Amino acid sequence: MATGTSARRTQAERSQATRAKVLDAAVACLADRGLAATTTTEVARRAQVSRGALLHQFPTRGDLVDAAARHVLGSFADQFAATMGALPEGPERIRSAIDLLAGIFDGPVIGAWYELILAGRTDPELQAHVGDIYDELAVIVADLWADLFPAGLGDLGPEINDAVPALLFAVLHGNALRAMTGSSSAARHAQQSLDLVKVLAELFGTPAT
Amino acid sequence: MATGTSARRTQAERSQATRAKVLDAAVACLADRGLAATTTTEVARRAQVSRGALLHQFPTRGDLVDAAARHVLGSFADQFAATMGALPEGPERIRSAIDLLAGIFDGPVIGAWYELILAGRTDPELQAHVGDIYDELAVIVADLWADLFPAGLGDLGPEINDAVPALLFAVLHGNALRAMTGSSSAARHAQQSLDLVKVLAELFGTPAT
DNA sequence: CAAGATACAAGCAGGCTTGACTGTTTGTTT
DNA sequence: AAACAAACAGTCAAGCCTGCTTGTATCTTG
Repeated sequence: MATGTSARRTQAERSQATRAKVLDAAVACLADRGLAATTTTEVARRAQVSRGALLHQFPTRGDLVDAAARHVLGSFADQFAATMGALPEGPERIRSAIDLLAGIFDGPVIGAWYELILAGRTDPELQAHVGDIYDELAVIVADLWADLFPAGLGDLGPEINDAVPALLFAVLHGNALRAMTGSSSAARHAQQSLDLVKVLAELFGTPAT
Repeated sequence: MATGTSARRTQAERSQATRAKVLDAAVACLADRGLAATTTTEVARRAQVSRGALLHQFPTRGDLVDAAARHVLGSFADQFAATMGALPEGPERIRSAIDLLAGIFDGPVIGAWYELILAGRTDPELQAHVGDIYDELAVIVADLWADLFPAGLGDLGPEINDAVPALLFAVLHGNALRAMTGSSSAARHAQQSLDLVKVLAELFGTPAT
């Protein structure tokens, strides 16, 4: 029999299963209802777990939020790794990479991430936690980038090579944020910004492949 | 006598005065405590206005938030207009403009703005309201930009000329967002991104002055 | 298999916020 | 100045959320 569902499960398995369900539900709730509406009751309902069980695994709401933040990191890291693995070689590589990243920044998890960043603004502990996670993510992305473009983008020195991904991510964040307003001109401006980054990336050289 | 303070004030003046006090307090509260903590009680306390008075001017909390959003627009427009009026001529003009804009995006009001954008994500009415205001702001900025660089940035056609401010704003948003995490590498990456935009702006031509 | 620990379920008290309601002061109109 | 309208002040009930506490089922260990 499968050990996962009905038969005897070890305590660790039980804990892990409910924690996973709760964290998925928490991130989903964060994403489409916001932090304020992410109550322990609501998360428990979504996770199909009693509120008691949730509160057993995450004694306070703050603990749940912290854990959700880390869960988001994992989600992003997975998406980055999965997406960036399937890039074409050749001169289109950079443009494809940018498009794929832009796709991730259009995904549902980004909303949860912004909720956490904003909340951290007024909560020092959460801010430290989120800041650490952000830095971890930055390292993961930097490694991935170095892996994708080992030769660098051109001969303009390490400053520019480091600056291009920094610029790219800033633009992606900016676009994602504006997209949330549902502004009519958001999509157009986002496309403009992204195209310009692509031009820039190619301008500063194409990897040797 | 001054008509503003103690002597007989007209009804319109009284209303206007308390509305102003309340809106300033609301934006300030939004900026440094977040939307969730922006309660009618707290805003009234900060504005030194009774909660009854606040609720008289803004019957529901939603009305207050909507009005605060518009107040933020005014604040930004004022800052933009004031700041951009004092730019040097010559080739340093673009760099100065970018630095000044970056300064605005480091200001306190930006937090309030992001709170509203995020909240709009889960509240269609607020989202529409915020989206409209965002578009109004975009128009204001575009006009200002056209005023600053009437000749355009170069000969690369209107697409690029429009894309540069779009890119700039996306980057500024991205940097502001990351700065909120208190991440140690945020400032460095922000500087890199901004420098790259400056290079780009100059690369695509310097205005004729 | 018995005892203890862990995971889970359900109910309860306290605190906070919102919006409504009642009464008072200040301004306007005739 | 008298009646009316608007601005303001303070109190109240209803609803929600959090965290605690008590009780039950499942697993682990000796």
